[in-house]
Amino acid sequence: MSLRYALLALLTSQPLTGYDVFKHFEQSVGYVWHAPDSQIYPELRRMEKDGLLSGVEEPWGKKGKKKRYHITPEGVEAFRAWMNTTLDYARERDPIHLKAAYLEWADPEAARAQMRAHIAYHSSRAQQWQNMVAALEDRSNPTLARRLEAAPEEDRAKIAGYKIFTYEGMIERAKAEIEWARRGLELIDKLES
Amino acid sequence: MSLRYALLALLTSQPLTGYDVFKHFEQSVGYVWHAPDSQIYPELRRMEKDGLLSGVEEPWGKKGKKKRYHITPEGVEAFRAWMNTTLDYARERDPIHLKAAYLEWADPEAARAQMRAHIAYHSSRAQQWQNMVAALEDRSNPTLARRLEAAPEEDRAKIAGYKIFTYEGMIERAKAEIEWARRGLELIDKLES
DNA sequence: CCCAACATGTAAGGGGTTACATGATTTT
DNA sequence: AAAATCATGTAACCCCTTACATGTTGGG
Repeated sequence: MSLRYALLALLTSQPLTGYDVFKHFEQSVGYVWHAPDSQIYPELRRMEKDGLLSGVEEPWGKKGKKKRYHITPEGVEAFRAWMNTTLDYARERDPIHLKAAYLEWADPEAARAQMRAHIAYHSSRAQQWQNMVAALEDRSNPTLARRLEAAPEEDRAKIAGYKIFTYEGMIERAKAEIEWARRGLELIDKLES
Repeated sequence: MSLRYALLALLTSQPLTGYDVFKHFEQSVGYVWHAPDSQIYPELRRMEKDGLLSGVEEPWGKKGKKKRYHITPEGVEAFRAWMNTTLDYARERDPIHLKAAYLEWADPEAARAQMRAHIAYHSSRAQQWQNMVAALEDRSNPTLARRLEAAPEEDRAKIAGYKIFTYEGMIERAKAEIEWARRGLELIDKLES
């Protein structure tokens, strides 16, 4: 159900067409909650039906048209209510740790390849988040800039601060994963003669 | 699709009835891949149909009966093949970080409650894993003990070593989450006057 | 004129959650 | 006799993935 709230979060800063939602999503909230366009379009329609968004049709060129979604007061309220509710936690479901627990079944080279892939994946993610933090810190991130413009002065430190805090957390998590996989490589060397 | 491999992993150590699978699952592989009984029973039947398991009916009391599932050579092969395949990574989908990024929308007390819940959840998880590591290290974990008995001497260090490695990774991840949430609490104090 | 970007979908299937459902057996 | 445990399911629903599908517009 979080997709809905991810979309509301995005639309609190400005009204967007479905396509714009998808594009902006990928560059902002999609870093913490991925969704493909095939999921976004129908969800926007459902949210309109549920009164959280109102869609306004606009002409696009001669024949085309597009629909711009505005968040409604009910949408804002639903988002705020979600933000004030403590999440409950999904039980563990983690394929890499499942695999790691039974690594004696893999060929040593396959085991090493898995650990290297883990390092590569999390390094790349960490790099992206690092770039995001830099863009948030120097206010060059366009979504943030637009949000800050519209916000009263006293809220600006919060808006930027919480986002930086979020991505820093993800960077540290990625670093922990990298460190773990490095130890995994050492362990494989030690155990597989 | 990982549930199937989690079940194969469990059944490589011994044949089990559906109910036993569920109980053992909760105490071992379920720590990294949770599944409810309503998912396990049908999956076992599908795996039997697919030739990965063979089920043997046994009487249980006067009228009752139960089915004990044995892993087949095809099941072993399927598990080994999965272990030798590099996983591909699911895109980020993380409700707590989604929420953290927009924490300016929450009431300060709700924001603090969320961070405290995060700390409580991960502390409890870390504690469980810590117990698991201890039970693996002193070989008092029954599932491990049974597995070690059946395994040739030269494999025993691997079997225990990889499991300890796995849970240690999860403990460190939990500690990183706790540390992050602590910083979150400080940030809330700083930003919400 | 072509191509990239803009715009919006449908449809099938997989995996998982939650709730409901039933009955036998063993233990207290 | 009651309660806990053993035993095994079904059914509805939700969310997400993957693949397919179609047409428009603006820029080079």
